[in-house]
Amino acid sequence: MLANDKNYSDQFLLNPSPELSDIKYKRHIFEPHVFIKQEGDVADSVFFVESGFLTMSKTTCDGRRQIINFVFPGEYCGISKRKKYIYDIECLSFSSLRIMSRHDFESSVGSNIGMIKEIYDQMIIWSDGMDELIFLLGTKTSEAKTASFLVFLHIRQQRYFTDPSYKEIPLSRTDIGDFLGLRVETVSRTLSKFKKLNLIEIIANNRIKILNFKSLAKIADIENRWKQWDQKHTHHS
Amino acid sequence: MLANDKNYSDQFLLNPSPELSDIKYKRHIFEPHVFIKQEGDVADSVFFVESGFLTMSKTTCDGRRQIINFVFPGEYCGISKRKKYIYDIECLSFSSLRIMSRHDFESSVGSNIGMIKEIYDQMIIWSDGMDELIFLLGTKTSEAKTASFLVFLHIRQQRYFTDPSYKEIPLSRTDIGDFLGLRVETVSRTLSKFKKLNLIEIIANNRIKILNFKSLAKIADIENRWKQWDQKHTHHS
DNA sequence: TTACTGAATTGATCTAAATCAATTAAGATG
DNA sequence: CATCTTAATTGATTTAGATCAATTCAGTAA
Repeated sequence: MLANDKNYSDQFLLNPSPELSDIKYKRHIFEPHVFIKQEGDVADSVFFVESGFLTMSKTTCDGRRQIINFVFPGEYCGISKRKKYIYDIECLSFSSLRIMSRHDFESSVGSNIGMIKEIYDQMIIWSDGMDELIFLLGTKTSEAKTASFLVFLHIRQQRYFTDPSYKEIPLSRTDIGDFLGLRVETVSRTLSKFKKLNLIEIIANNRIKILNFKSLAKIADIENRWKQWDQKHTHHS
Repeated sequence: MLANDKNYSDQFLLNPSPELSDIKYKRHIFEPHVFIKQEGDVADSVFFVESGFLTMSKTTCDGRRQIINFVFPGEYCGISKRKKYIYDIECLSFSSLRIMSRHDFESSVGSNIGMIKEIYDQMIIWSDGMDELIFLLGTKTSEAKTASFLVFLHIRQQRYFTDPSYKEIPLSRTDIGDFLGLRVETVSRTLSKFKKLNLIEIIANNRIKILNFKSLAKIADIENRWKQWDQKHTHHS
C-alpha cells in the first residue's frame, strides 16, 4: 500500500457514457488487493471503473493464478449470463467503482440500443485482447511474452491517461507472471536481461521505463524465434 | 477428406434467429482446410455457420499455430471493429456459410435491438470460453489440458447435435495440439496414457469415445497437480 | 492386392522454464 | 533510526514438454 495511493481524489474519475449513466448505482472505493468478487460468488452485480485498476483472475486449488484480463478506467466488469462468477475480481490499486445491480443493468441494457452498443463495443475490444493473450500463452517464449507485456502496457497506459500522477499500474512481478503464464523468477530474469540490453530502465519496482520500444515490439512478435532459427541456419563454424 | 463428408446435404442446416435472417447474404459451401479469411485480409465480411465447423487461429512466422476458437453451427464469425482480421478463419469440415457484407451486417445490427442482443449473447458465451482457454493455457499441465479438451468437446458436441451423422468434429492431433498449446507428440502420448487407463477409447483417428467422463473431468481441473502434491507430502518411506 | 502418402504413435534426447534455495533490496512499522 | 516483512533478484538444479528420429498405422490410388 503506497503512501501516495492515499492521496485519493475524484478529480480524475471517468464517467460512463450518457446512455449508461442513468442506471442506479452506488459508488464504492476499494483498497488495493481487495477481492470485489470471488469465483463462485453469485453474479449479481456489474461494475464500472471510475478510477483505478482491476484484474479478473482464476486460481487453481494449488495456488496457480491466471490473470485473464485487466480492467481499466472507463470499462465495465462483471457482465455475465451465468449464475455465478467464474473468476475473481480484484483491485490492483485504490479504485472507485460504480456498483449496479445486475437486474438494473440488464433491464437498462435490454431496452436501450445505445447502451447495448456501448457494452458490445467494449466486448469486441476485450475479445481482441483475449485473442492476443491466447496466442501469447500458447505460442510465445518467456522473452516474447515479457516483451509483449511491456508493449501492451505501454499502449494501454498511453490510451487511458492524461494525468501524469495516475500513469503507473501497480503490478508486482508475480502479477506479471500470473498474466503471462510464467513464474516470478522467470519474469525477473527476463526483465534483467532487457535491462542489460538497454531496452528498459527499472526506475522502481512498479515503474518500468521503455527505452527501446521498437526492439521490444520485435521481440514480442517473433524476434527470439527467428534468432534461434538464424543461429541454427547461419552459424557454420 | 473423408468419403462421407461428401454426403453433403442441407437437411440439417441451422438458421439464424428470425431477427437476423433478414440480412442479405450469399450461401457458400467450403471444403475442409480452406482458408475463408487470413490474418491481414480486409475485414469486410461476417459469416454465419449453417453447418460445419470453423477455426479461428493465428500462426507465427515460424509456423506455430494457435487455435483461438472453434466456430460451431449456429454461430457468427468474423465480427470485428478492425480494418483487417487479426486471425485466420479456416474450415475444418465441409461447411455451409451465409456470407454477409460487414456493411449490411453492421447497419442491421446497429438499428435492431433484437439483432444486437443476439450477437451480444454469443459474445458473452465466447468470452466465457476464452476465459477458460486462457486459464488452461496459462496454468494447466499437458494431461489437464488434454482432459479439459475432451470434456469441452463432449459437452460442445452434445449441445449442438441431434443428428448422429454430424456428431464428429474432424480434428487432427495437430489441431488439438494447436488448441492446447502442445505439440502433436505430447497430445498423442497423453491420449495413449488415457487409453491405457481406460478413460477413453480411440475408435478412429477422429473419433475418441469417452469411457470415464468423471475421471477426465477431475484430471481436467486439478487432479494431476494434487497427485503431485500428494506424493510429495504423504510418502514418507 | 500392393504401393504410396500423410497422420499417429513411440522412443531417445534436449532445453526452456519451473523449482528450489539463498541473497539482496525496498517498503512499512514501531 | 533500527527492525521487520515482503518483493525482487540471482544462482543451482530439476523436469515437463519440445524436439529429433524412426516406426507403425490408416486411407487412398493404381
